[in-house]
Amino acid sequence: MTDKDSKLYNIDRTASAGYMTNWAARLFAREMDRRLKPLGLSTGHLPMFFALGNGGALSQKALTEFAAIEQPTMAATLSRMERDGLIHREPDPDDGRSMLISLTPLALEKFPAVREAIDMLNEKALGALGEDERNAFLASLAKIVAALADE
Amino acid sequence: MTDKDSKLYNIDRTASAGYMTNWAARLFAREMDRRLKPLGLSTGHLPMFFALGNGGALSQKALTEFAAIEQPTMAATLSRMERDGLIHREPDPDDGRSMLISLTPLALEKFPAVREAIDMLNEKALGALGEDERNAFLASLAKIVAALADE
DNA sequence: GGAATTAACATAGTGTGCTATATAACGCAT
DNA sequence: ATGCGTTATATAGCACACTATGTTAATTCC
Repeated sequence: MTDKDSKLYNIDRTASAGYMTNWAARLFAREMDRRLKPLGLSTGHLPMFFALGNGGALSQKALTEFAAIEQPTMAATLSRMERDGLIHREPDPDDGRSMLISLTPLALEKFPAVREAIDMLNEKALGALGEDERNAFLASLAKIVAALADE
Repeated sequence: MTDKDSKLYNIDRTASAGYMTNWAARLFAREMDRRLKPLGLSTGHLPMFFALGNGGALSQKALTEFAAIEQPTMAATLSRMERDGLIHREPDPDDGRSMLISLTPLALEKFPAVREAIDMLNEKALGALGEDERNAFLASLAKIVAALADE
């Protein structure tokens, strides 16, 4: 392989938004899982806390759209959460196909600790960013999500 | 639950850098996997293309540090890549514990298509961001990675 | 030089994501 | 009212991330 070819087969990964976003997300998830583990929780549970933390109930379908994951992923996560006593599933009286999901008291009482873990980790991650930079970062993420979510 | 409690148990996930980063990363990975699948590749292979695309060889240990994943994750990914004929493993003559890993010709010939997939997807994701905003986004990500990577 | 520690890699088990496909209830249209 | 397409959920199988632990080679320390 010549030098020219070698240069051709070279990419600076730090210039790839996708690579860097994945990297940051892995670090976020790794650290968040470590902080949630003592609570008996993990990162996959977070969308349910966001969506059902007010004590309400939603169908699996609605949760799937809210979390923006595929349906079988949601079904598996809910099965584990039910196994661990974190959610309650009951048949929707208006639709025989649908299940209504709500957080159990056990899960609801963990909510303040979950929020603290989220806030502490975000603070650790964003410590080197100023107020304006944080807002710009979140705004960019929102644009990226919007651009990739259309289908 | 009173209204006050309800408000207490509420978080705006779009204001959480960790949540939004995870969301964007899932969308990136989902779309990248769809584009890499016809090539017989997937997102987990990308660090090896970045690190070994010049035709060189590195130990599993060095690859693990480069990719910033845990050692068993790297071992499993390399096993799949070896199974699929994408990498070659040979014993390090200088260290009986170590294996030297390199991309096979089959993998190297896919390199241009990999780079195109990366570039196209980044362009799709960042389409709504201006030049300055893209640079700021990448700079913020680098700071976040640095803040979370220290251990 | 031999014992103990360290380092590199492998294996086991689990969680969370994906695709593909099956099952059962709903709803519309004839 | 029935038959058929659509919708909600479940299941199977895989990739890739993690932790915990085992194995073997190298290194360090008397």
